[in-house]
Amino acid sequence: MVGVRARASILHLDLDAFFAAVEQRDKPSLRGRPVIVGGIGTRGVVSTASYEARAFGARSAMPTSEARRRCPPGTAFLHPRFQAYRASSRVVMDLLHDLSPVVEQVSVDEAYVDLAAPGTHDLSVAGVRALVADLIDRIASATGGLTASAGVASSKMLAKIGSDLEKPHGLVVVEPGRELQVIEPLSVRVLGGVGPATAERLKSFGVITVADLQRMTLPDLVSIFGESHGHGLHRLARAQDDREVEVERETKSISAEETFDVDVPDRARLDSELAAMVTRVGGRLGQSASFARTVTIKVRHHDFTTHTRSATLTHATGEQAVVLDTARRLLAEVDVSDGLRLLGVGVSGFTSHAQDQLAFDEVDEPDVPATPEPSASREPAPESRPSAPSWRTGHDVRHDELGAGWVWGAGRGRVSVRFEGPRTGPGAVRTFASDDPALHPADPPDWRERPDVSG
DNA sequence: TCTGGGGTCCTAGGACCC
DNA sequence: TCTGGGGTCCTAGGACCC
Repeated sequence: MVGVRARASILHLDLDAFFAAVEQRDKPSLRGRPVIVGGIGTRGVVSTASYEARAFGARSAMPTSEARRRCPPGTAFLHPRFQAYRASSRVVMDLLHDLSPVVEQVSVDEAYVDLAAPGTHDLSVAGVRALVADLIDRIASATGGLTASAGVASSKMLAKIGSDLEKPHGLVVVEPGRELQVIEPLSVRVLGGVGPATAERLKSFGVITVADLQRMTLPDLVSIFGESHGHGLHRLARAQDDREVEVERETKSISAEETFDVDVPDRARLDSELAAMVTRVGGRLGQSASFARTVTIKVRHHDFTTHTRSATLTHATGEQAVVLDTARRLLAEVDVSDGLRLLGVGVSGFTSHAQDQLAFDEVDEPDVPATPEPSASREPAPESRPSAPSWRTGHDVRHDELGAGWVWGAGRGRVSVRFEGPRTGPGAVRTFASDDPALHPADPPDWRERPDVSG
């Protein structure tokens, strides 16, 4: 079969009802009872329902109010304790790394493992079954009794489907060559990328199962679902999946959002919520040591209509002040008179090093024409950009008599520092210069202030 | 008291460039 | 002057996943 391994060497592991299981483990009185973990406010949704709660119809992503109606008195409704979940997750991921260096963690409770990578495992069906059965036992004893389900197959797709087949505490090894037999009778919903909307569209063509989907031609699928999704469906229906287990995945965006208990029309309140979210996003951006060019806000109205507004900066920034200013400008364009149900902010378009030079120019050299030549209005190619030391803008570099200072812009042996202190007032920019372009601005003795260009 | 929060990927149209 | 493509960037929205 095209693009599929000859042996069942990809493991997909999934922890059963993970959040609820951790709660039941840590609080014996919850064992055997229905447990719902998720948002417990008026507008909350269920993150995880224990199997006891599922018996009453509670499900992930269901509004908590609906779960309250379905579940009997005595059901526990709990806020998530992410720290506890992360701790158990680490224990499990460590056990996976004992099997292979190639582990792709998909989420806190789910991972793929390439069992072929070490070259030492017995990859016969009986061999992997014994290996993974032992793994599941070790997970239970290392985590105080958490159960996991696993699928092992010749592809990620079949491994994931396999891990779902006998949940909870199930282990399915899909024998190579039997992939199609496994998937053909199943609903198209088991295929990755087939959600409610796609399933509904397919149903209108009489397609319910994977076998039905196989009967649709590639041109038809492409004309209905577009180039990418159409080809994807055609492949997945035939169990063609050659995706590798990827160890490291690059972060593409960082965001925070909040649904309010009641819709908020008050601009002052929205502004303070926005600032708080920018602080969270900016903090994580700082930890990632990268810089973002695009700022996006998200709003949701009382009727659940949702809109995003984004702006791409000419230069990547790591500064919360810049992100906040941009987000405020975008929010100012939104009509909030009916109140917002949700407000969010995110950053994307990351670059790994600062494009500080041009930001520096804006702050440090106000005599630069405000409207440059048309030819200069486009972003210069990266090669033509003046080299700049990769000092982190927003980086905390100075605490002196001026107050606390953060790098605002830097380049060509100079660094501008934005201060906020008793002597400077908020937002004042001072520029320091050095003959040594590599010198770090946190070494004050070698920097001389240049009052001529101070802002 | 229907509908969280954090992500990824894709599409489509318009601007702009060659 | 009219008529074109292709490619890339930006923006907005939608589907999907856990």
